[in-house]
Amino acid sequence: MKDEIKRILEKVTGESDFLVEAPKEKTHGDYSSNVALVLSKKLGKNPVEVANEIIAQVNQVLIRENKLMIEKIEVAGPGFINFYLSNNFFVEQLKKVDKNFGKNQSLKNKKVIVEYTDPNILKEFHIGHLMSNAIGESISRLFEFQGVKLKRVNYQGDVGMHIAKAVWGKLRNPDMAWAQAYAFGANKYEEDETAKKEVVGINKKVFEKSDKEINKLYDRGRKDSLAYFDTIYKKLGTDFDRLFFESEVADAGKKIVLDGLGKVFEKGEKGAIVFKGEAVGLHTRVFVNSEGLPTYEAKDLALPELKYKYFKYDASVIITAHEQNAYFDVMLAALAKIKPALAAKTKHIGHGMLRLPEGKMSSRTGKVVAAESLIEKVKEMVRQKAADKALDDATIEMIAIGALKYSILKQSVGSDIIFDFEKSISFEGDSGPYLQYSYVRAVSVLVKARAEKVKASLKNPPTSGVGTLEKMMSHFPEMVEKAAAEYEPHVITLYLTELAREFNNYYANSKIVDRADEFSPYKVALTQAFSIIMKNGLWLLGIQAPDKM
RNA sequence: GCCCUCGUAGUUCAAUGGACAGAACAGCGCUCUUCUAAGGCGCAUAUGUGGGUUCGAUUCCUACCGAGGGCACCA
Repeated sequence: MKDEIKRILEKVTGESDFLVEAPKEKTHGDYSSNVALVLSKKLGKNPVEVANEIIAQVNQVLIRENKLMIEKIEVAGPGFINFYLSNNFFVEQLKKVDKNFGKNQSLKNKKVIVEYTDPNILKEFHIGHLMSNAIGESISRLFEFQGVKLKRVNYQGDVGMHIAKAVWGKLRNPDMAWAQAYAFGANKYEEDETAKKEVVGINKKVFEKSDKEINKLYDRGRKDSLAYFDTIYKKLGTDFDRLFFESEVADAGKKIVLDGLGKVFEKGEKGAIVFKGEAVGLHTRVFVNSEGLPTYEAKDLALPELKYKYFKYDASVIITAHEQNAYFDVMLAALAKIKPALAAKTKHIGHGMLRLPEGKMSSRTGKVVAAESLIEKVKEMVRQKAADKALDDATIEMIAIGALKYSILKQSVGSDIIFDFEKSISFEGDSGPYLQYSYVRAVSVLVKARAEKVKASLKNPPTSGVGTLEKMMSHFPEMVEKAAAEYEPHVITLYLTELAREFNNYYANSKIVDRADEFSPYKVALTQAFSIIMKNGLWLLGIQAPDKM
């Protein structure tokens, strides 16, 4: 309906740069447009006058096109045009609510590849990875709701200096866990010149696979790391289609840089090969270091082609923390000179950083919160809270993961989260469990309706007309579009929270299942529609909907 | 030093240049012999500072103050 109104207004005014939206304030109609304000500026006329002229023309179109769903159009405030829809429109919308409600075909059959999470083997999988995963998974699902063919991929560091530091640490402390060995090696690398040289040597050996003992140690560590990551992905509900590794693109990356030497790249200090980004307002970065090894930069140049070989994508989305924004600008500027077509299809999304109250996390200093231990801690809290409810472990985990994901997805993607356990993980108010609880309530009402043999039906809506709940539910598809267009899952989070609030209010103030009430079938149908929308919405956030809690 | 983000209630977060700046937590007061009170209802509190552009600025420009990130061989 929103698009319909916009179309008519465009037709009438010849203008397209204006908005139609559902106003926050209920007294401002069901949809509102600022078209008269935009137009009056151009014409130098009074906005209210312009609005009235537009309305007169819109009315003619409506009569001609037989659009009777619009009941009333008004000018309000400085010149907004407010549209009021008929009750019948909302009831018709409710009839469309099924498990596909909210989906559209705007990107039908487009191929999109989304890279996210990106942990490095032999290092801690920490809550920063949890954040990347939650955001990446939700953005992927938003794409899927638009009809996209999508591949989820994960690009993981399995060669490079961090591996050398971890291996060096492990050689000296065989009993240490890898994450600790890494921290140990990373610190010694900073403090101790000899250690630094040895680490550099190991880096070369890992890269060239020239040392048997190191190969064996490395292979086992790699296998263990990946198996461990898999258990976490399973908990989080992500199923990657393909894992990419730095070792797959190291040689190709180096070759690209060497081939581009003198054209795209040049020699820098100590024989390193660099890309001078200053020409395009960026900075210089090293692509092949003075040891002749490709850096992350070089590897990232080869990755797009490997991805493309795997899946002929129309768009490639890469999701990382925003501390890499400037890095990606430079890398993509270099890529644009080498593979312009692929560079044009690539989009980097920098999400906020998860910081601890005491400062930035660092796996080098060991000042990190491991994802696994956080999940366990939250599960324990859920267990305590639900001590009297006898929930199974799967449900407890659903609630815990829901609480975690909600806390990440409730704010805009780009903003940092200062992760304070007590404050960040909530079960009340704005929270994952709040949404899940509302869903569970609806489900239990539906169970009761079945038991009492009250069948859902929209045939007999209450004579008082439709309420806010119906109106809000009709907006779900628009919210999906908005969230997807902006790459912002929090649009969904906010919407679902408001919807849940409205449903809970409705639930508290009316008896839904009541054989003596002639409107009970309608109320049950409303509850059913709510449960479906909530479930679909939670799916978009990557949060599961339990049947009881 | 240079570049990029960002400063909204006590706290954590919302708000394409628009109609009274929305929630939640914490606080105070109500509310379970209706289908799960992890709920519902009510009260109170906010745009860092100074200029500018505009009919209209939390949003755009500018200066200042403050926070975070990045800036050559890490990823």
